Amino acid sequence: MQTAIQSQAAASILFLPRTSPAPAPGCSGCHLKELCLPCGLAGSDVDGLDGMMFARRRLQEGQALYHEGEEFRFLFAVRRGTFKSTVSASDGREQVTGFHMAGEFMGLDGVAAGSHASATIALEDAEVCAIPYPGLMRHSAGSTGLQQVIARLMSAEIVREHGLMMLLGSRNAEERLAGFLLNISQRMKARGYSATEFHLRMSRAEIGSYLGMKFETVSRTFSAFQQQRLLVVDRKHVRITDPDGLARAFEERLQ
Amino acid sequence: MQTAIQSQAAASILFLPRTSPAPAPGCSGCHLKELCLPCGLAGSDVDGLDGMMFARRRLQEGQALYHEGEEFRFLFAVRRGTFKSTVSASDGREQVTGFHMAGEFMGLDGVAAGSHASATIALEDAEVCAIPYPGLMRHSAGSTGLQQVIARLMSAEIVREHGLMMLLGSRNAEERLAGFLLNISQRMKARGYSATEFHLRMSRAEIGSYLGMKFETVSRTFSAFQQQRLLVVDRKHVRITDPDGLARAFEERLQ
DNA sequence: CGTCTTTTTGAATACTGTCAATTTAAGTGG
DNA sequence: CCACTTAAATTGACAGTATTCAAAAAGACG
Repeated sequence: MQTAIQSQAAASILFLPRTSPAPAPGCSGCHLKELCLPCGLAGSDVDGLDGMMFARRRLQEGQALYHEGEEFRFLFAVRRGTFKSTVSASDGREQVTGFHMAGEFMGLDGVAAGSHASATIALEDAEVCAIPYPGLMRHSAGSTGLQQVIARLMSAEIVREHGLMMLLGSRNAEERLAGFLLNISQRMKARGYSATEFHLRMSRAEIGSYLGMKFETVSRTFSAFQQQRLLVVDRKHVRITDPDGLARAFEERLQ
Repeated sequence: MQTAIQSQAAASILFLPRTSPAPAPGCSGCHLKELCLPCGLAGSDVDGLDGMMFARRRLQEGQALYHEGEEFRFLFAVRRGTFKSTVSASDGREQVTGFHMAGEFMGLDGVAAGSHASATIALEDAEVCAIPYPGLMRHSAGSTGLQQVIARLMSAEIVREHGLMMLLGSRNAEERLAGFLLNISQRMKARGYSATEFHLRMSRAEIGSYLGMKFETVSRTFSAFQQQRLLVVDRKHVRITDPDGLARAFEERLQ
């Protein structure tokens, strides 16, 4: 992974020379439209989105889409690749708050204060749609459909974080990792990939940061699952051999 | 506390006989307008809100404002009292995801799926404004100002949850409780109360659930803070005697 | 092929959880 | 008003899980 540790005031990728000079076709032709912003939108609203012609940006592994504290101008949708978002405390401790896959949105936390509350980094070579927020607001003023979709996106992010809080606050190491793997599995499936066999794009340390445990504990828990014949793991490659067992590991304490 | 354990399908308080037959004056005359929805809104937009005449509802201690899974129709703003929100796993484990004070919003997680992803319960006798969501959406269609305020409210909730995830994922018991107390202190201050002396409305168990620790650990940590001369605690009454020390306890690991 | 990073595994420690007993406060009803 | 009951909070002793520190193994990469 290349060093993405630059000054927080460093220019965002958006203001670097374009790496993708190709014209950005609209949403209506996008292969992700079932997962992304247009999902649930009437045809006429999608046509409106097409008029915005979102710019696309390519990122290399380790490159930041935006930094914490950077001015908020765009929402981003993942077209290709995987991202992580992190927040950091004033003492330097950093925590991963989410992983993002194709069709998912990034940057929603910037709306509140007009600057990003988190940083977002590509975990592999990736491509995003950059959606200018003021323009999106202008469009949504004339479209209750679009307005609803945006509200639902933000609300869904709140619900997602509820789930993570539950994971962090009341589950042990095995339950956390099981929950994480089931979540990844389900998202892979929704994108047309295998639900039982996939490559993790994040390191043990990143999984640990996300789940509130040390990377050694993540590694040990993977080994434990393998011994329980729930999965076969080889570094970043995971094959779930007993999905039901993994689901049971997620809700372990039946009492 | 009276029993609020009713069927999840039980009617919401909103559909019970009104306990507050008084007409609901608009936002422009509300003493909470500096903290609540109208905050940052132009005068003309506030006039528009006034036209909606939000219904007010009173709740007793332990009473639910809405249950998990209940149909989402209203956003709620706290007028008086304190609330907790909880989510529950399928195995019955429950976790507090937030406490809500005057001027704060509740129910934003219902927008995503059209049903509430959490339950919200009054921790003391309380009063709320009930804001019909479809009506609010209609209004915001004609007001970019209102639209922005709603988007910012949701985004702020996302940012708030980031902070809690950091607390749950990478801090020990003392740091968690210190962070919680500093947060309460700051919110009390913003509402014109003392920042150093206040009554907690929630039990040790509810604090523990929120912070991902057992109530015994919460109690022990309160005692430890008292021994460190950071505060004086008598059941629910807290007086912070060393705010700087408490802030240092929050960011303990300097490294 | 050698270096560097990531991952795995082991052993000891520390922190929080669990179980239990006690104290304190708050109601309840005589 | 006081004994009684119930709930919440505190405190102690012990157990268990995850962390810390350390070493080795396995890939990745030039």
